[in-house]
Amino acid sequence: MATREEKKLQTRKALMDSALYLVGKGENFSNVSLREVAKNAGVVPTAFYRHFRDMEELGLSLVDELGMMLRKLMRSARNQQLPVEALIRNSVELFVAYVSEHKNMFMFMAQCRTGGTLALRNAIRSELGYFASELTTDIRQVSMLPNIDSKDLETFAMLVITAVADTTVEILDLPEKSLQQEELIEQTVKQLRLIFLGATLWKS
Amino acid sequence: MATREEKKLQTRKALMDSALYLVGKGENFSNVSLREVAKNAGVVPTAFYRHFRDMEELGLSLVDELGMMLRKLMRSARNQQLPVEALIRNSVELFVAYVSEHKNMFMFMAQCRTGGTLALRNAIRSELGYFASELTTDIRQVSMLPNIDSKDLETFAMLVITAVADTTVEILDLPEKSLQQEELIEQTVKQLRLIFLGATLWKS
DNA sequence: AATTGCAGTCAACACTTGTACACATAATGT
DNA sequence: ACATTATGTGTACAAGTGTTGACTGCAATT
Repeated sequence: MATREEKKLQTRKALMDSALYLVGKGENFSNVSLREVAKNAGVVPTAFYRHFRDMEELGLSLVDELGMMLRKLMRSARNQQLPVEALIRNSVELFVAYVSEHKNMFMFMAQCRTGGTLALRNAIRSELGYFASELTTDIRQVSMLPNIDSKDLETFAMLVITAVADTTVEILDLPEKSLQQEELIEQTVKQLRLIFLGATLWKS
Repeated sequence: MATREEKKLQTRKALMDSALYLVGKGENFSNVSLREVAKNAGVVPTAFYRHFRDMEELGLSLVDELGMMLRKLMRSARNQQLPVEALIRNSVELFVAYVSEHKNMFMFMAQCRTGGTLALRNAIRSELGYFASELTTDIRQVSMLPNIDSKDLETFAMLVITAVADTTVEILDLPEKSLQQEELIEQTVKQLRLIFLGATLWKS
């Protein structure tokens, strides 16, 4: 942490982590104050401005980070040659594990997708849209569901994503590894199976 | 408005409407202050306490109102003897029209479902759950999808609801009757058709 | 080795926030 | 007709908010 640039990036990260921490603590991101964030990051309020114009800009940076995480998640889910059934369960469990490891970030995502500023909402939407289109090309490449054109496929991918994203908050609200959580996961798996069942018979 | 009780209910409603108005204006419900609400309702801040302990309690009352609206919506969608295809489109369009008529309320719902207090989130969840189970018994009564047991059917009903609820914010963000909005609606219809296609072939 | 530039500090400001308390006033119960 | 009671008013306060401007110290440039 000798060089200045490193040090700057370090406190920048501290600020972002601080915001996430507060969201994880139960606060709503749009309610989190600049001062709280600064204090929690061990920095004076005015130092905040050296890194972000305001909380929204910090939020947008968090969305970027979220995007990176999603792509990383996708990479680790890829290239698993499995039957559809197992693939769904596997993906969901992988997702759930990933969410548990990054609770704060996903709480942030869930909150801002519907509750943030317009700019924030749009940023997250486009990130999820990007995720959907990656999912689409992935399915294309495995030449699964060849009877669906790309546009429809993307629509369905979006359905999958919203179904999963929606459950996320609910999962986070339940005690980890609890029976209720398991049930919820089971339910989500079932929903995805339904979607794929429909997809195999869809003709564009 | 002679009697005292009426007058009280009146300003109570004014407070609730005021909160909804502010949400519709773009504010996040969890960011709306007691004072703002009071001022906008044409009442002094301390008068607020005569009706609600705090903003959360007001929020919970709004959820109750939401519940009533959903039930009303459901009633008007019921008893339409139509083929599945037409029924889906019909229901979605009815829902969209209903949302447009009550933008603020649905904005509130979407926000609090993921962004509110834990109590608020749970309240909305149970309201949507109730909606799902009504939808389930409706489908049962028409003896559609007889090969699905009630538990699975409710799971799928929940998928339908989250799919629609999710699109709601996005719809509200777009200019009314715009091309993009129409596209989004078309996309939602397609998603529901996929779900029903899957459901007709599902065996519990 | 001297100079510059920038991350972070400190103090201060004008506001908004939730809430407490004493008070007014008009509908209500007697 | 009178006393009561509950809705709404007014004032006040402590705490927290975003943002300002002048400052300090040290890494980077020269």
